[in-house]
Amino acid sequence: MRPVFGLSGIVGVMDAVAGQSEREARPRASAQPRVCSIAKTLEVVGEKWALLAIREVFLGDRRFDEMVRRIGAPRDTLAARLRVLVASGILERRQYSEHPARFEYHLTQAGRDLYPVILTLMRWGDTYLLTDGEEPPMVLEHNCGHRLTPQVVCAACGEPAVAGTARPIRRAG
Amino acid sequence: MRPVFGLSGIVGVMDAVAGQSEREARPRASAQPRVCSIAKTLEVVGEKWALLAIREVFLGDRRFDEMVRRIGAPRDTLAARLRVLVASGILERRQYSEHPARFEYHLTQAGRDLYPVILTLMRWGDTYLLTDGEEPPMVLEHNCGHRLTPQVVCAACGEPAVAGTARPIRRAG
DNA sequence: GTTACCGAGTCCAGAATCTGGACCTACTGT
DNA sequence: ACAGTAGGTCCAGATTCTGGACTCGGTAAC
Repeated sequence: MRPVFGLSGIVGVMDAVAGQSEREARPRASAQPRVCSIAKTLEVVGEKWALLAIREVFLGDRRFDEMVRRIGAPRDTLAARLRVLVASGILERRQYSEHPARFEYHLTQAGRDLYPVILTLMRWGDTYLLTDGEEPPMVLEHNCGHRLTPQVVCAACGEPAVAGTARPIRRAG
Repeated sequence: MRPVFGLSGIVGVMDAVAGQSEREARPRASAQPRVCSIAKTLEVVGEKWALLAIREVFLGDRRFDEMVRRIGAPRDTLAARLRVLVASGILERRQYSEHPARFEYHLTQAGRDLYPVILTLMRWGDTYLLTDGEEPPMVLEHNCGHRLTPQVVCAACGEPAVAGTARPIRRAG
């Protein structure tokens, strides 16, 4: 069990300042690894099989054996992932039977909020990973009655947030 | 170099049919691993550091050494990731100097289309991984002038596509 | 009541990956 | 001549993943 929110190796930003010159393997030039929410998120859900476990729960498969089958992950690995996801507050392990003890996994709000991540991954795969005229292996229907084509927009103006339409803001500090 | 689009282990769907009974380690009950674009996508960009490499290119760091520093990945691993990303058509390796030969990495259209994935991961991290009143480590400004809060909507109706607002469509076949 | 099966894991050894250095090859700058 | 930059490669040791086999508790079928 590694510390989930350990974020080891992600160090402070304010460096680049002092020009001290101790020798290191490679004398770091100007930057430390970025502190960034993408990296932090991937530390929690970026391990192999983690997002597929979450996908399964979204699809209603909440039980260990069924997940093993539908994901195709080694059971040992899946067990480890589920432990991390529960520890991170993404899944909740709920007992649905004693004698024998049986459990199922449910999404917490944090878990439910990973839906957009799942959707954007799916959309990209549908766009770039299908051969010739192959149909997407899974199609979702939105509440509005249309087939769901997930799109990322700016919540403020509603326009699509595609590459090139946004820039990092330089901040003081 | 593993075959990127190998998708090994992801087998056909039409099973569940025949009830043959050869003995296997665990006599498969009713399902094979799902064929799914999420899984396929993760096979390409789901390895450790891959999405961070893509993040770097989005942020304008296109060169190997700079990426190593800003990502914090072992150079060996990063080199391997970049090779895969180039082979998958997500990045393009472009020479910007001969004598000495120097290269930089650019996003292809497929790469640019991973922006939504990056944004949703970032948003989730900003929401769930900051301690107390900590400020997000990176803030983006959208073309519209507002701070970008990425939101996933249904392209058809414009309403947010959050958990519970969509269901898989059962398809013939 | 014995055999079969399910569910939810654990245990294990071998295979595959990751990791942090060190090292290499070409230059350029001083 | 020497340091530094750039873009890697090489390597051995540490970590992870992997596919089976196996467990434990219980139910269902013969």
